[in-house]
Amino acid sequence: MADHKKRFEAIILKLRENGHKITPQRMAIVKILANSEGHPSVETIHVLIKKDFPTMSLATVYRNILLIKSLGEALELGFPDGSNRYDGYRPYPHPHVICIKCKKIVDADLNSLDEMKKEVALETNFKILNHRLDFFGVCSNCMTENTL
Amino acid sequence: MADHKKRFEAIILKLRENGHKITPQRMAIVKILANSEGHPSVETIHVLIKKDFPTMSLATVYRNILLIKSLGEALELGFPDGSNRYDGYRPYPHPHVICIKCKKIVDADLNSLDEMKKEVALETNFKILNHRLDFFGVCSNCMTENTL
DNA sequence: TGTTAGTTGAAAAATATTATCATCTGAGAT
DNA sequence: ATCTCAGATGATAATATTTTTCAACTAACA
Repeated sequence: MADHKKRFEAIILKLRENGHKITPQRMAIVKILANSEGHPSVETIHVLIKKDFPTMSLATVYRNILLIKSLGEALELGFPDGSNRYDGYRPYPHPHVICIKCKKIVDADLNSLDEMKKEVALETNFKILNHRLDFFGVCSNCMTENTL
Repeated sequence: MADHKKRFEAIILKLRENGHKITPQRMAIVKILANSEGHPSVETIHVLIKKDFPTMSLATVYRNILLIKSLGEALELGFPDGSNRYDGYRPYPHPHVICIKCKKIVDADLNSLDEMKKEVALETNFKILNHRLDFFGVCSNCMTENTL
């Protein structure tokens, strides 16, 4: 879990380098993003931080996520139902596996993606810059719980 | 383009089978979805249909898309910026290639996806049911236009 | 034609995100 | 350590998007 601490430091540094102040609220948000346990939503982040900062405004959460996103230090995962989830631990595109029951989001690794990108570029004549890959399913926990 | 007509018939049939009435407004919406030229948004569909039905309500577009989606006859593509685009021509998950300049969305085929799905299932212990794969880039048109 | 359950249009309500603005504060200069 | 001020915050208003409500309408079947 030292990795999460490193990510925290890296994001803070990036903020400093770009002339942004390091406020306690901002640090709290960065901390959660750097950890990205289960890939939190804005609401989740807001609720978590309210424990320590009862006056934390939702607007501040939105503002900081927007900022950190614009610095390329967080990945936004938007879903058709309008929900957005964030990953500040691995801010570059990578596959996600999403449990449709408990909404947990897990990272996955796939080495065949680069080849796929080339294949698509060839097929469509696009210059491919970015991608997003999600798998939806049921995690082992929810499967054994066997709730109907 | 006969394929698009077939899709239109198939969606209409599915609606009938499930006890839904076939209204002119509904037909107009299904027609656009079945064609899915560039993968239209709700707004696009609404504007297009207003030419023939000046009183067409946005709510009706939303309602029908929701219905057709729930019957599994349209694929919804949500994006982080909140925009949603629809594909009624190929309602099953398949890769899309999206131009970040002109917002055009093109279909792609990849045979390696099934293998990938197995790989992910093994790695994460999920039961994979569904997926979504988007590539973002610049299409050949926008590339030659060379707008800065 | 008549009946009725499902559909529509218009507007209100609910959601989610962004903008506004007065107040406050982190961080560099003194 | 204190001063100064650009940038940040919190509360609220404004926007934007989607859903709900409800009276009026109509497709489908008898």
